[in-house]
Amino acid sequence: MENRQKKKATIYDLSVLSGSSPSTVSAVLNGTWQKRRIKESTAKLIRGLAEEHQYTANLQARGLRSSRSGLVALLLPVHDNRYFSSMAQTFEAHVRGRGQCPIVVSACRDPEEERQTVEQLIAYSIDELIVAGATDPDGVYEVCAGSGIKLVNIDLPGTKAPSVISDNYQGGRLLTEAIVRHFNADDPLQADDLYLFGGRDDHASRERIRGFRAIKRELMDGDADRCIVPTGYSPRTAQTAFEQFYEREGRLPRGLFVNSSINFEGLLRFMAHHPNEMFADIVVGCYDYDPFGSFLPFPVIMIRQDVDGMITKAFDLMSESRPAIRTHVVQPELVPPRTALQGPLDAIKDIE
Amino acid sequence: MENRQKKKATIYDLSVLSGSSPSTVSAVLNGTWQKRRIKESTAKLIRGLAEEHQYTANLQARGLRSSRSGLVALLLPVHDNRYFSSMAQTFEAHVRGRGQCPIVVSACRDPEEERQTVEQLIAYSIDELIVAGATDPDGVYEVCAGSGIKLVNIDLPGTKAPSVISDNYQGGRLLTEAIVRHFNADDPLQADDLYLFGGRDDHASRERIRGFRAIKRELMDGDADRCIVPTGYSPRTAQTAFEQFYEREGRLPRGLFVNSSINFEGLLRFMAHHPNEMFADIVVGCYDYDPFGSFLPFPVIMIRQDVDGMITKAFDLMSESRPAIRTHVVQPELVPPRTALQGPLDAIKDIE
DNA sequence: TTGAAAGCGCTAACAA
DNA sequence: TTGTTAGCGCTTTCAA
Repeated sequence: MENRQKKKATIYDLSVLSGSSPSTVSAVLNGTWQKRRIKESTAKLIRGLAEEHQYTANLQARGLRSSRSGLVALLLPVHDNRYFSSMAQTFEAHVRGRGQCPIVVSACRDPEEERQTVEQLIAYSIDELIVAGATDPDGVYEVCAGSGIKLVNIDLPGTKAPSVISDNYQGGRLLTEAIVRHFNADDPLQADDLYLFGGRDDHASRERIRGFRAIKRELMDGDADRCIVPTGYSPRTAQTAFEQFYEREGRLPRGLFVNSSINFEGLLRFMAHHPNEMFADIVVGCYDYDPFGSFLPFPVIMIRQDVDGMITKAFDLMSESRPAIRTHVVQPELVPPRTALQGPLDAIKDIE
Repeated sequence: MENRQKKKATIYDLSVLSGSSPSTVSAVLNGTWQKRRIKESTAKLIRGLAEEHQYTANLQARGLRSSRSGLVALLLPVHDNRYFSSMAQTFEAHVRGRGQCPIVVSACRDPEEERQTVEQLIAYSIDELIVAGATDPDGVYEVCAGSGIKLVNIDLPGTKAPSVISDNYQGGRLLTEAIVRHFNADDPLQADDLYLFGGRDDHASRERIRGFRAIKRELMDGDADRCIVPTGYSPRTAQTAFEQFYEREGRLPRGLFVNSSINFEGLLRFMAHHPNEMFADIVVGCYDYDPFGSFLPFPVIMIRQDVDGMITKAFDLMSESRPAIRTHVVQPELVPPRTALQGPLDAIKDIE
C-alpha cells in the first residue's frame, strides 16, 4: 500500500492551481457557472484541473451548506423478500434516473425502529423519503414534520402524508375468486374449506380480508366471516398456525389464501414436515408474487402488486410542490400458476 | 399543516438556553463529556434541554468536521434475489449492532456503475464499505485508494483488499455429487447427461465449474470437461440457453447444475412454456438457496452460502487496523430438497 | 466576468 | 470544569 494517502483535492486546491477564486471554481464545478457568466475558457481550465486531480465534491460539505444532500431514502420493513427487494430495485433505478443517490434501509416493522431510523436519515439531511409498509406511517410523519423532507407512504397508507397503495380489496377479490374457480364444478370448494392465513391488523390485510369475504358471500353458501387466521408477517407464526390447523382438523383446507409471501414461507416450513401427497388437491392463492412460488407442485395463484406503478406515482407526488394528503390506489395483477414474469432485473442490461 | 416549520435546534441554541458554551454542549451530546470532565449537573441540564427541544445532531456537520460519517455501505450487484437480499438483511443487523448507519446500494454488475457509485459513497464520507459480488473489485479499490475507507470484498474476491468468499470449489463438488447420487444405481446419471448452466467468467463460476468437473472425473466415465454452458447472470440469457438446448436435443439433461438462483429463474421461464411432465425425472442442483425453489415439483438440491459467516468475517477484518490482503474462505452448506431453512428474518422479533 | 467573505453545525485543540 | 477559537469544504450573497 504505497499509495499516496494524500487528501482529496478541494476547490481551494483548484483555486490556487487555476488562479481563480474558490467561488469561481465552485460555480464551474457544480453547474451554476452559466448563471454566473464565467468565461468558457476559465471553466474549461478548471474542469481540466479537476479532472487531472481527480476532484470530487465533498457532498457532506455541500449538503451542510445547502441543507440538502441529494440523498433519497426508501424505508422498508425487510429486505429479504421478493416484494420488497423488487421495490428496492425499482426505487434505485428511479432515483438514479433523477441524478440522486438512493439509499435503502429496513426497520423490521418495529414502530420505534422506524422512527429512530428516519430520525437518523433526517440527521443526514436526506431530501426525500419513501416509507414502505410502515407499521406506523403517521409516527414517521411526526418525526419528519418541520424538517422539510418530502414524504410519501407506499404499500400501507398514512393520514398525514400522501400515500400510494395497491387496491387490496380488489386484489383480495381477484385472488379469492381465482381460488374458488380453480376447483371443478363437480367438486366445488365449500366456504368452510377456504381459509385465509396471515397478515395482521393493518390496512392491507383488512382490505384483502374484505375482498375475501365479499367473494365468499357472492359465490358461496355458508358463513363468509369465518375462516380467517391472522398470524402477523412472519414465517414462524404462520407455520405454527398451519400446524395447529392440521393438528385440529387432520388436514389442510383445500383452498388457501395466504396473505403474503412471507406467510407463504410458513407454509413451506409446514410442507417440509409433511409429504407432498398432502398437498395433492390443494389450491393456494398468495398475495404477493414470487417466481419460484409460482411453480410449486400444487396450483399457486399469485397477486403481483404494481411496484413500478407505485414507485412512479410516489415520485410524481414528490415532485408536486404541495401534494394533497390522499391515498392513491394502484391496481395489482393476478398471476396464474406456473408463470414467470419479468421483473426489475430485466431492465438491467446483460453483461457477457 | 400548522406545524412549526421552525428550524432544528443546534448546539448553539442549547448553549444559549443552558448558559454553557457550544463545546460543552457538543461534548455532552456526543458522549465525550466524561473525558472532558463536565459536571454531572451541567450534563444533565443539557441533556434535558436537548430532549425538550428534540435536538438531534446534524450528522452532515459532524461528518464534515470529523471526516467520518458513521455510514457503512454495502454495494450489491442486485437487490432482487434471495441471496443478496438476505445479505442486505444480515448486513443491516450487523451495522446497527455497531451503532452505525447501514446503507445498501446496487450497481447492476456494471464495472463503471460500480466505480461511480462508490465514488459517490466516498463523497458522502462513508467510513466502511463491503463490496459484494463486484464485477471489478480491484477497480473499486482504486477508487477507494487514498480515501481512508475500510474496504472488504465479499462473494467475489479482489487482489487489492481483503476478501471473504464461499468455498465455491467445495460447494461445486458437494452440489454435483448430490445431484449424481440422487439418481438410482439401476439407472445412474451419465456424464453427458449432467450439465452446468449459468454463471460467467468470474472467480465463483470458475471454482464451481472446477468442482463440477472434479466430481465428474471421480464419479463418472466420459469427458468431464464438456457440458458447461455459461450464460451470464440473467434470467433471460439462461432461458435462452435452455431453449436452445431443448431445441437441439429434444429434451433437457437429467442432471442440471444451475449456477445461481438468478439463472434458475431462467429455468422457470423455460418451464412456463413446457408441461410439468417434461421435468418428471430431472434433478436440479442450484448454487444458492431460495426457500420456494426448494419445493419445486422435481428434486432441487441447493447450496446455501453462509451469509452471516461471511458478513461477520468481513466486519472482523474491518476492525483490524491493517488486515492482510488475502482471501478468506467460508464453507457453504448443502440443502436437500424440500427444506425450509431459517433466515435472517427469523432473527427479527415477531410483531403481533 | 470574477473575488471576498460569511457561515452551514459541529469538533477539538488550547486556554483559562 | 469550562470557554474560545479555528476550521471541515462548500455555496452564495454582495461588491467590484
